[in-house]
Amino acid sequence: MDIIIARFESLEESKQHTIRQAALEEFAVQGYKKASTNRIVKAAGIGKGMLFYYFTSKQELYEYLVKYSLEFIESRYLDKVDAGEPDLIERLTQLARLKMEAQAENEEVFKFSAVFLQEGEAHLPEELATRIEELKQAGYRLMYEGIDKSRFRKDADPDKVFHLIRWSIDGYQQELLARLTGQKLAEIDFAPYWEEFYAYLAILKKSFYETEEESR
Amino acid sequence: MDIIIARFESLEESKQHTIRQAALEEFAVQGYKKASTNRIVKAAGIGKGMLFYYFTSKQELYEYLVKYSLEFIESRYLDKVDAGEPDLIERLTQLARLKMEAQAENEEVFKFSAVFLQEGEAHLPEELATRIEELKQAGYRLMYEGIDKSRFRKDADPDKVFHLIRWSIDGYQQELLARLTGQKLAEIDFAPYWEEFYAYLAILKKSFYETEEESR
DNA sequence: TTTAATTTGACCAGGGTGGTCGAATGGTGT
DNA sequence: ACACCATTCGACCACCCTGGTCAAATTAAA
Repeated sequence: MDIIIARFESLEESKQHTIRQAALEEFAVQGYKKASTNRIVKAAGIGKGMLFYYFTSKQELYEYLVKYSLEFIESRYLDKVDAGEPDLIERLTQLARLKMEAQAENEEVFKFSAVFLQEGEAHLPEELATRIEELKQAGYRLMYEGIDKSRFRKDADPDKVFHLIRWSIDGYQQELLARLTGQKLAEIDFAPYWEEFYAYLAILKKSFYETEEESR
Repeated sequence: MDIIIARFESLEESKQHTIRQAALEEFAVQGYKKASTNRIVKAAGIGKGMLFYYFTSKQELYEYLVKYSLEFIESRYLDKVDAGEPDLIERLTQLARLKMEAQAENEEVFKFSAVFLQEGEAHLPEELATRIEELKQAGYRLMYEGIDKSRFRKDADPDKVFHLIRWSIDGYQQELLARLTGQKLAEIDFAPYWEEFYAYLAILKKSFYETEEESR
């Protein structure tokens, strides 16, 4: 469609990648308004003019990145989730694992998405706004829909147990991410962390699920 | 000591308060570098000149706010905690309640403290830097020290149970705060939320503590 | 060689920055 | 009435950074 943006898309992939990552990071850290095109071109190692040769304006660059991120998150993360899994812990484990993998593949996309997902800093064209809304809802459904709460212990409100399990797993993820700041996700061997994670899950099952022996 | 800052401190409290809150909020949302003295004076309803009549520079203003926040958090929050309470849930409940109360008293201080606690945006004089470090450690101790982990169920690693309980309670707090965004904390009736909170705690106790009947 | 597609960075007007300062105001003591 | 000093203001300063432009240089294609 646009003649201008087509110029960018016909670049060799590695160059596209460099520019995209520089821009993603800048917008992720600074938000739309405070992001600086000067810093982007410097980080990307291109002249100022090129950015406006590839994109007509800062706004168009931003919209391109939103579109790119939406497609990335959908194809590399959400589409891979098995929404048929009825067991909460199984489901959350899957979500955690797939998210980790996608994040290791492109960390900046996720940092950037955190920005545009909850802050309407730049008013986007309607089409993008609705796609963002759809992504939010898809994420919500993957987390909340089709979970079999009858597996939880019967002497407690299943909705509350549901939340407690979710918060626990979120808590582990957050703390792990905090422990790992500064390192490149892609270069980390996650095996020992998964082991630790599964130990936590075992406790959660023992504590919050109906025990099998109980049927005795 | 400083003649200049004494001018500020001899202002009537309500005026100090207005200026302080305006500055706290600006630094909280923008960080040191991007915070604008122009916006501060506009929000505080004073002329530009006055800010530099009370404080010699932006830096000195920032340091004053750090000092003020440290004292606030210590006296209105940390000092009130009973560090002798050995029961984890009791202790965390206490921390949650006292923090809520202090936060309702001055929300901006806590938002601002989140900024200076983990980002050394402005290099502070050594004295302040160490006081910040002490505050961090005091908070850490209140959360981790002197907890009786023998109350947890015996068939699971007590350190892991400890973390799971902490993450659960943090999770509830975070979600509550998210649910309440936009409202003035001071104007909220927290009674129903505390009730809900205690329902969660009951489940945590049932699930993670050694049951009394077990001694039968 | 001619023509067209890339690439650059100096440059632009506009806006925001922390900080200054001369002037105006108000209060106090005499 | 006067002088004196603390307080208050906002126009103003020099500087920096902004998104975006463009003439000129370079490279590629014809």
